[in-house]
Amino acid sequence: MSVTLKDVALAARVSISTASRALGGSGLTSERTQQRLTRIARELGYRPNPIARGLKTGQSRLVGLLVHNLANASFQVMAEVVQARLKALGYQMLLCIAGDDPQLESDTLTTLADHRVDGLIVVPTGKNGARLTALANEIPIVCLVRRDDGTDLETVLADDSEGAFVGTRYLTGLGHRRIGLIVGRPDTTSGRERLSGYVRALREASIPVDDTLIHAGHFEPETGAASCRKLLDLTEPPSAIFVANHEATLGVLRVTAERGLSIPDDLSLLCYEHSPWFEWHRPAISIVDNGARDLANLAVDRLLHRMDAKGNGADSVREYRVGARLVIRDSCRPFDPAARGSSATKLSRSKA
Amino acid sequence: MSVTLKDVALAARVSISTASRALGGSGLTSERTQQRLTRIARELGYRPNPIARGLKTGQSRLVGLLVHNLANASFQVMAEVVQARLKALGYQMLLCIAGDDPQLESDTLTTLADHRVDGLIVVPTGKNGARLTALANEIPIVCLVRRDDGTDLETVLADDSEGAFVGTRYLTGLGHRRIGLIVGRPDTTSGRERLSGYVRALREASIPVDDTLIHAGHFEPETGAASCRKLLDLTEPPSAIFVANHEATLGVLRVTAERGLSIPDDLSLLCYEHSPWFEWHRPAISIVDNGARDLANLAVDRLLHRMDAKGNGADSVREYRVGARLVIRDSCRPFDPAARGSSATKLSRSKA
DNA sequence: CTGTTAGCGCTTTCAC
DNA sequence: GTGAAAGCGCTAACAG
Repeated sequence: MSVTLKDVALAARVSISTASRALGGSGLTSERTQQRLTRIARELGYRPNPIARGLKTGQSRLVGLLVHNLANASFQVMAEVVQARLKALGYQMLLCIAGDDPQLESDTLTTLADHRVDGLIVVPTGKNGARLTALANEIPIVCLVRRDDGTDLETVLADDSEGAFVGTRYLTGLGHRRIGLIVGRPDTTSGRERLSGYVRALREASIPVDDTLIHAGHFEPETGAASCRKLLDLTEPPSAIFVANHEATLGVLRVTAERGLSIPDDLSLLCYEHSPWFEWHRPAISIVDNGARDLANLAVDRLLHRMDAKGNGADSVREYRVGARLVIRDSCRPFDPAARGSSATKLSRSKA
Repeated sequence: MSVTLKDVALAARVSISTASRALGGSGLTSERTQQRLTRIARELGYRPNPIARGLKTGQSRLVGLLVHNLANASFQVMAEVVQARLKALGYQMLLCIAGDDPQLESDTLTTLADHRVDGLIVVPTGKNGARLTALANEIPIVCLVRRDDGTDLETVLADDSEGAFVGTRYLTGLGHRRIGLIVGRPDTTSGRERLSGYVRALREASIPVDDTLIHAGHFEPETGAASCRKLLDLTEPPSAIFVANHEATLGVLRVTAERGLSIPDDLSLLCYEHSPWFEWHRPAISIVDNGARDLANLAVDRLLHRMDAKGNGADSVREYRVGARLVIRDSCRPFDPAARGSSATKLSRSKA
């Protein structure tokens, strides 16, 4: 099979431990043997066996990343960023997809723990706080994107409240007063906070909050489609829709297409989270960018920090926020009372 | 730390080896001890340590998946499928992203080998045939999507020639005679084969192949944008464009948007590979579906087969093909001599 | 600075 | 059917 440390030691006529020390760069060997061993190892094509090392050191050089899916553009970039950053440091990423399912999440955490990952970045469902807390005693964990209220692990979040606030304010600034909101489930950090940002912006603009304009639901295209239909079918439909639920965007686009609505002329549309498609979509869709890349980078930073500080205990557990950014493109326009989506033309829906 | 086999054995007052046998389900223990040990193990919360087991057995319960990126929808579903299938069998997926870079691919292969993955599914760059062949002596490998001509590993491919043929024939059937092709680099399996399918369909329709209509380039949005511009700027621009390079699609959509082209009225557009966005895009984009999900499933099947048959040598190495499927939506229409993109109106381009 | 020794947790001969 | 013992490849005391 492959060449082991023993082979190297044998070839160099030193003991296995000397070989280990020399190659481990511990600096506990003479300059000469170190160089000699390095050379011999290279000649023999020696590559340390991480499994054997892991058994001894209790480390695996593996880091887990647990996300809900890969369809979401944010999770894609997170996976790419995490894998790239870690690889540069000699770690491999164990990517797990748990579909926002608490049971699957729990099982996956177990598997990850079994594999003795050296660290773990997880986008929690929010239903496994106890599991996570327990696991955190064994391995460094940082939560990403969502907080699990059942635990107080270090967490890297987007500034969703601010993001939704900025996005909604942009819309009110454009003169819209009836703004539909399609947002994530209120039992998720992002769902709650985006809703609160929306409400705050409305209050600031002295616009009463109309519950019929707010649809909170699962992170799925269907949610977007159903919600969008209901919004458009209102006797006083909104003139703008803020889709603060990334997965739901597809559904919204489908419905607006089905109904032949022209964006932004008939309806202004603002979405959440960056995706290349939004940029090339016609019209280019304005978004609130949650900063997925920065979130991922920060999560990796924090994780590495914890992995280094391993055991230093009492390291203050923090919550970090990555600011959101409004990216204005072409899917929103100033409120026009004559436009179809405005309440002034509520009866014109029959055209569809 | 965590409870080991030793703890279980101790608690059950049996030897470690008996415990191992009982829990390993080797059937070499009495029914009674087996049940007793199982119960005790559960009570103690025993979970076998894959690292220790791996050191002994030479297996890691890890399977590597090496893809170019996660932006490509096909790679997304492949990653999801591979991870889901493997998890069900007790394996974990090591996802690696090598960006279609041969050097990165080579490095990654080394890392994967170091981690003693039990199997490997790789979308090859095509430049590391020797590396792959060598590696294949140690671990089962199956190539996916692309063939590496430098090796003869088992390979699961899409039927790209047929796919491009069917797609192009659909377009010629619609009456189009000047059909632009934006396709992948000719040094990739898919690039070559899609080009050949296109040519074959043209020949069958007795349409001469015009090289100025063919753009082969890197798998990037920029390629699509640049190629699309050149095609539209031709004195005799195409009336339809077949984008047989998934990554390039974004660029094409951008350019058609920039120029205010209406699809399919000004230009028919046919794309390659399934993506949820194509379905919701307005107009819904017709595609040739390469069957990413089926490709991934087949690759997993073949890999598992090889992992089982481990060492049975002389297992015939095959190339598998997954058929392509034309999915007609709304982005193509019959050729209309009056339409802007047709050669009959070449001078009307000035409208833009 | 280097060699010897003892495991990490598990599987697997080999005896009984 | 079960126990004792060896060892996977490596690291880390412990002596010299």
